[in-house]
Amino acid sequence: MRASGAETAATRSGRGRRRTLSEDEILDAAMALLDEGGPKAASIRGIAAAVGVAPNAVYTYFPDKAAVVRALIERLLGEVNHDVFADRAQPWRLRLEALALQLRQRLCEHPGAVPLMIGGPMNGPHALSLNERLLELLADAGLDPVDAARASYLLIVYAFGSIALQLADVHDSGPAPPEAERIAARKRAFALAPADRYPRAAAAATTMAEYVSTEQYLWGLRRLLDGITARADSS
Amino acid sequence: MRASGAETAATRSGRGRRRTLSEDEILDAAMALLDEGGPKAASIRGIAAAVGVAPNAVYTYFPDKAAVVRALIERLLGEVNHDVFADRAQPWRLRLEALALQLRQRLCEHPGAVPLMIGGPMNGPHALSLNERLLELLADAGLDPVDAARASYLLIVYAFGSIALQLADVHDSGPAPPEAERIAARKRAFALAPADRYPRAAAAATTMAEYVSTEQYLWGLRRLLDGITARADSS
DNA sequence: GACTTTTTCTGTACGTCGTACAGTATATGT
DNA sequence: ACATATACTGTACGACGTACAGAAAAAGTC
Repeated sequence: MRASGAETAATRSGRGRRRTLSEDEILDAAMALLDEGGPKAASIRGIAAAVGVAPNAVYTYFPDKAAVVRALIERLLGEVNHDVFADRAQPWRLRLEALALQLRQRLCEHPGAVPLMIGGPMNGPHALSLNERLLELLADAGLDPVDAARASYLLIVYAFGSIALQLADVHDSGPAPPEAERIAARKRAFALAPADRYPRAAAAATTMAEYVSTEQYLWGLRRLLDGITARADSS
Repeated sequence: MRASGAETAATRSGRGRRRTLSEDEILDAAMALLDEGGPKAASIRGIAAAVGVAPNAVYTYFPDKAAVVRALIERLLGEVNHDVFADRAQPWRLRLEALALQLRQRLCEHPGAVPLMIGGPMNGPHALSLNERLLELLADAGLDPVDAARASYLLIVYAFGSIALQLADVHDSGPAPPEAERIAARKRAFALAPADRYPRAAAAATTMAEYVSTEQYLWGLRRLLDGITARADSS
């Protein structure tokens, strides 16, 4: 079902006991736990219990927990569809937006993955490939990719994850904080303004996707691109 | 030395044994551990050892670890100087930049605090006060603060922390990863491009402040504000 | 078939974490 | 002197990541 096989391809010499699992089964379980219980729930012991093996059996598939996390993020990044923004015939602004939306999509689907991404560098092939694409894209746009443009773009794409995370309230929670309290926390989290002053902010933020909506996200990105374009035109 | 007294003002009825510490001493130790060893080093047991008490003695001052973390972040945010950007006589762009630079400054000084901020909602008085200021500021700028402008601004301020964190490599490291490896990790982290293609990116990134420099940071912010301004003028 | 070899699993254990509980030390009130 | 209230220490529990030793299951060799 999945293409990637984590980071080690495995020798598979044919001799020895058969594995009862696959890397992807472990990652599936890890992602499920991550989605419903946050990073704290995605423990080695929890994953092992979910797939029905002893905790240390996981170490047959991954050398340590960090490797599981890396593979998880890699697989997530591997799911982004390159077709849209890789087409160099398209205008660069559209392609940048497409890439940003793809990334946003992944973060929305798995907000619990955000702290994992932030918690360590992403060196996997998919991460690097996406970065290559971004550099190409910025070069096509006539911008110096190593300078500020790339940083700003990443800034805005990335930060959405941070904010989204706060709103989703998945950081460290136990099994399932009562929904009412989660909503209250969400309201406090970034809504910050007294409800009577800015009622729309405090009111209906039920999902992170709603709070920083696709429209808001794209709006900010477009204003940034506006500024970049204007600067590029005038110079 | 410090103004704030964490979150509980303490009853101090006069009766009973005298405390050997203050909340601020604990937070000082926590911050020191955080700065040099990352979030992993800022453990309750580590903090207690640093201030010379038994681990559970900390619970006299803070109800649990989350409270320590919250207080730590609050104190950090309390250090931002409001004078610059609170002056409503100044043009709003300058004020926005001043605020952004203040926040960037805190994140630069304590990169280890970034995952803590991301790991949970920030509800403290200082956090809320800063948000109030931002809302005022955006209102002064004639923007609807609950809409996209605020989100975008926060996005860019916030995300710097995420990127910076990766470059600083403070996430989870043990006592002190050898400097050579830290630099190598930093190069891989976000530099991402083959060194021969974009040599400047892969080369001299020694500190996070250098990698996303103040200039780059401000550049991105200004392009965003350019875009916002242009949109506001034309509508 | 029996036997060796290779790989994957389980059992157990160590050190770490946050923190609950029970006691002890030290201060103020009476 | 004594009760009382507060701050500490000792100890312990459960959960974590994971190292080590063995048992279980497959394949290759005779």
